[in-house]
Amino acid sequence: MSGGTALTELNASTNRNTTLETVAREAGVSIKSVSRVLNGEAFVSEKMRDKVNHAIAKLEFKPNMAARQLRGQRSYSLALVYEPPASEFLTGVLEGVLPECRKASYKLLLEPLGATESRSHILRMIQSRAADGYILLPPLSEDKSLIDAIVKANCAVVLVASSVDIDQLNYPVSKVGIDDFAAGRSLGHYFIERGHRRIGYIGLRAQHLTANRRGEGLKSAMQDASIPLDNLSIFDGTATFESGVAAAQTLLSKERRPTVVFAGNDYMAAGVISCAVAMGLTIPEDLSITGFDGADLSEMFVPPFMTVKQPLKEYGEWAAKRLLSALANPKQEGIQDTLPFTLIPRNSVKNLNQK
Amino acid sequence: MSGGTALTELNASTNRNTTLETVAREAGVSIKSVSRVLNGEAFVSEKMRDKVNHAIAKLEFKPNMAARQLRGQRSYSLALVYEPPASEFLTGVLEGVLPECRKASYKLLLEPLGATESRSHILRMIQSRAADGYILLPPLSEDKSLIDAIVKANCAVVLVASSVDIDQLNYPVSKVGIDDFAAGRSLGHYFIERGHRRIGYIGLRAQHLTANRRGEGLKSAMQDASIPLDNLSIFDGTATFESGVAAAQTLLSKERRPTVVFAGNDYMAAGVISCAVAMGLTIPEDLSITGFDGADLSEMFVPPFMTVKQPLKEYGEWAAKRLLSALANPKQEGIQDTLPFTLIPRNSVKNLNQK
DNA sequence: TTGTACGCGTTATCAG
DNA sequence: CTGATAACGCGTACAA
Repeated sequence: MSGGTALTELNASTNRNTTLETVAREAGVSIKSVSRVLNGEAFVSEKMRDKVNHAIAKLEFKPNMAARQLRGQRSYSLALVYEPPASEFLTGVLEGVLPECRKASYKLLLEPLGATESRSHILRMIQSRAADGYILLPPLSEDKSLIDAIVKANCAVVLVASSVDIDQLNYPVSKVGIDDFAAGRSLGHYFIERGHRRIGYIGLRAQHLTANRRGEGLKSAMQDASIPLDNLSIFDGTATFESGVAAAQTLLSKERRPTVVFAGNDYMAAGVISCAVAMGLTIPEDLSITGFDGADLSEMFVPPFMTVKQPLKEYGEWAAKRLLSALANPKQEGIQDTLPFTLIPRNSVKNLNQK
Repeated sequence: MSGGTALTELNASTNRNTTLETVAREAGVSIKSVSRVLNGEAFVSEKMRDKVNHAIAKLEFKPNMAARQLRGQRSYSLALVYEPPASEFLTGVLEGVLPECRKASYKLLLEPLGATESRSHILRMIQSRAADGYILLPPLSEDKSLIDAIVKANCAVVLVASSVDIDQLNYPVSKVGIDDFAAGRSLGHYFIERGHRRIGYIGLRAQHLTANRRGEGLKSAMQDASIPLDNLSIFDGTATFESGVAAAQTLLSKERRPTVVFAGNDYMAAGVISCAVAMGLTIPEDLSITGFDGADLSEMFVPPFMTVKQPLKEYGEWAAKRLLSALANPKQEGIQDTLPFTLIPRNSVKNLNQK
């Protein structure tokens, strides 16, 4: 007898195949009513809602996603497309995306897409509707052909840190980022206020247009201070430590080398520091340096270096929320949002005014 | 007429709802036969196989995963469980897991599980069969209660870098890692050969038992060289940069401070260096330092520091392959594999014998 | 406001 | 060796 009870409890707790029908029986209503309550549909009486919710809670019922997918022709998953190798940028965004997906019972698909890799795989995945919505990280968020393919497949997209003008696209594409021009300008003013006049700028690769905007902002700050643009040396990197080293090698061996270098991301800034130290320079006595993104690296480094923090987690959160809401109620217009960046001053930038 | 052709081609290329039935019709066979060929079942004639494969290729047919899941009661996905924040350890493993999943048409679910976070979510997910197999990263790979829950739900598990003795578990659990004892020993010998006699060791938290094995290996090397164990200072960190700083603060202010510090991972090593430099010490003149894991960080740092590379990508590959094969043919025994580690000597460890 | 019957694309059972 | 048919669990159309 007590054995029977135990067994019942066991069955209840191991919610093996608890289905709509189980719940319906428990609540003494029809399957469809349970479905209605579950999906928050209108035209359901309070009483019904209560009964059903009670049964759901009691049985610890969780809807079967596979059945939903099959029936609804949706995958209930988002895809995060990034260019490997995985960096702190990716993991930062993930911190925002994952909780939102979890809340909405959506899955997240990670889709690394190498710069030189064939795109046939991702195109097939898009066409096969493996995901309902896509988040594109830079530099992929600049890739019009990719965006095109996704939109053509009738899926939602959010561009992260992209310079693509979504108003010109007649598609419902959304995007989130910071004001790169302003960030570059702030940094420029920061340098200039501290007496710097010769500035080096190492951008990301050419496709990475948001980084170019930062360069424009920097120029604008220099113009404000009537500093001739000859004093600006521009290089292109590829977002890696190695490219930071390479750029620094040329940049720092110039006759009149810059007093401060603004690197397009924190990995490149680390590369510049490595190179500078190898050349016998001291940071910040002989050279000031700033990175970008706000990676933990910048804080752990010796010396810790100045950087501009992009709200990565917030990007992820915004993107996931946006996608989810667009999926929940389609035919929304594309929107864009500009989130605040944060200058993180550190001693890697010397104040030349103070002796 | 040409319009008709174009339309047909269009329909064929946009493999909208190409289903088993479409393929069956194209090949002039039954649905079930197509299914048989697809799943590589036995008792299918050559001719049939050819016909079907031809049709599949022509229509670019891809099976509908949702339907498979529903029918087969499997999720066709693996879960990667890790303790946030995401580190280079995670992304390294991902590089191995993702390609394997892609090859097998499996999805990967990322499951961050904070140390203090409630486990109800992950337990529910396990019970609801959201994944067919689980990969546990350290320190979660030591968590017997978690392993237990997964096994009880009849799912496959692979433990990465775990000290759990899978033979004592009477479960089909597999694991992969390096020989931590040997790694600690190699490092010990490396230090001793270069004249170091006072050694500091910063382990990971107590639960992280593989790290403890490294400490044992270190001791063993010291005993080989008849160095009294008093010369060893042991601290526990928590795998973070901050804990590296904290440990270093005590360790380096000792009267007879160590000549070399072995930190349990690269982030902690960075913390030790920061602290040492802040105290006015020079690396490696005043203090030698080694990390563990082989994170890119160790190479980018100034100065780059010695580390021991764990084959992270290979861990991921091994784990995914193992899981996939265990799922393909169940009731396999748990196995374990020890992969080679690599000492990466760098100038952060000084040779005290020279000069 | 609630319930019934059907179909989403597969795989499994069983008969041919 | 091959084919018809049922079921997996849910949402949609429609009737009540």
